[in-house]
Amino acid sequence: MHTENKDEMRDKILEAALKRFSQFSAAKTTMNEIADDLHCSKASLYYYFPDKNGLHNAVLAKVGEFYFKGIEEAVENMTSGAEALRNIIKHRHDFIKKFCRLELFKILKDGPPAQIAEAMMEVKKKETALIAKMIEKGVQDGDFEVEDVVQAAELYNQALIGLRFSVLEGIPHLGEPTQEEFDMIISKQKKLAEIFIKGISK
Amino acid sequence: MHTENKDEMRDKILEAALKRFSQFSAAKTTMNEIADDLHCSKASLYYYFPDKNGLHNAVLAKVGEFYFKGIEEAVENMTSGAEALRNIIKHRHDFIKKFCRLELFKILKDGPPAQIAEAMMEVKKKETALIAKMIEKGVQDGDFEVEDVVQAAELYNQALIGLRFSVLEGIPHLGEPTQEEFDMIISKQKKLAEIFIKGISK
DNA sequence: CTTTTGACTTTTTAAGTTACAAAGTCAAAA
DNA sequence: TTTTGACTTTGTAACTTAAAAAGTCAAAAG
Repeated sequence: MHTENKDEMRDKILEAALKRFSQFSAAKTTMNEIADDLHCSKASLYYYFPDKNGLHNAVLAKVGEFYFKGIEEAVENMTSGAEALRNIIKHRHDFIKKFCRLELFKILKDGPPAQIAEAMMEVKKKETALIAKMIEKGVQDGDFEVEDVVQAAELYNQALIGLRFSVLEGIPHLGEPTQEEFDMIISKQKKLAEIFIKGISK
Repeated sequence: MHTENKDEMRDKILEAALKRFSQFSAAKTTMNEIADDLHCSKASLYYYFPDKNGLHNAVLAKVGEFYFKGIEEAVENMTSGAEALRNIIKHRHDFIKKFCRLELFKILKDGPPAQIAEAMMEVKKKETALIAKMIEKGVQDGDFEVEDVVQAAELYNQALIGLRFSVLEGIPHLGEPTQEEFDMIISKQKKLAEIFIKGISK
């Protein structure tokens, strides 16, 4: 393997790791496999990343960035608060479908490795802040009436996310939800979003 | 151990099992312990129940009955749909706090043992039906405006339950939530309930 | 005839072991 | 500065096994 500079090699590794991780999960991917994909030695990977966890974190960070770019765009091109709130559902769903094997939520369930737990807190805050901007827009347009905008944003987010768990409750979910289950969740989320939007409307 | 009749003995066993199960969980309770509590032999337990699972199910059924009795009462004494919907939160919380060690939700996560899965479906339907009655009341009083009452009831239920998961997400929950976490959940559920109620109001 | 039981067998589970695979290191080479 | 093959260390999945708990039953008790 030969690249022009250090950063490029780092990106190549990140790319290869993302491919493996999102197809088979990080747990089922060995450092040797990633090295083989890149036609380089395993030791090289350790020259760019401190350990497997560090690589995993870097992949997660990259993907997270991609996620937020999408929402940020949506916030900028917002025509109305309600519309923006609706759009989140599809955007998030597309994201989850693409990267669900990255063990984003599995990591949380087991025991958040402190390092990631902190990052997750940041992510949540950031996401809530973006949703708050959408609600704020609605308030300024005179559409919405909300006491605490940030609180409402957090609640909107958690209510939608929560449906993912409660809708699947009782169904033995071996790994990822099926397409059918995904559709069920989205449908419910859309309905809840409409009621929520009406609930905070003037 | 001596009792007047068969049913009484069955009840004694159920009572003893509930005590153990709700203090230590069913998994950490042995049939011998229950027998010792009752000063009878383990074999006696098997005279009244086919196996440990059967006993566990019977305990769950008894507790479930208790749960529904409370909601049914609430439905009967309903002054308004909105009020009834609000009351569910407290009622359910009291119930969970009391019986959270009965592995009600743990059972679902692992793999529903078919037998219980079916019963759970029934329970959900029954609960949804009761909530639907509350919403129906609101519709008939001219307070609510809802397309599909049953669907709205299901959504209300799942949205509230879902908050229990999403609010705790990222927090390493070793066993049961703490009091603080419980309070957080209830607070969020109440806020969501208000928005939901406003969202289906005329 | 119904209910209870002690003594028994079978099944589950937790602890300990081991062997292999994967993680991680490093001195030397490119 | 970057890469690598050969190496050591660590983690994990597959067996083994001994204790504990589940579950059975023929006989006893009322």
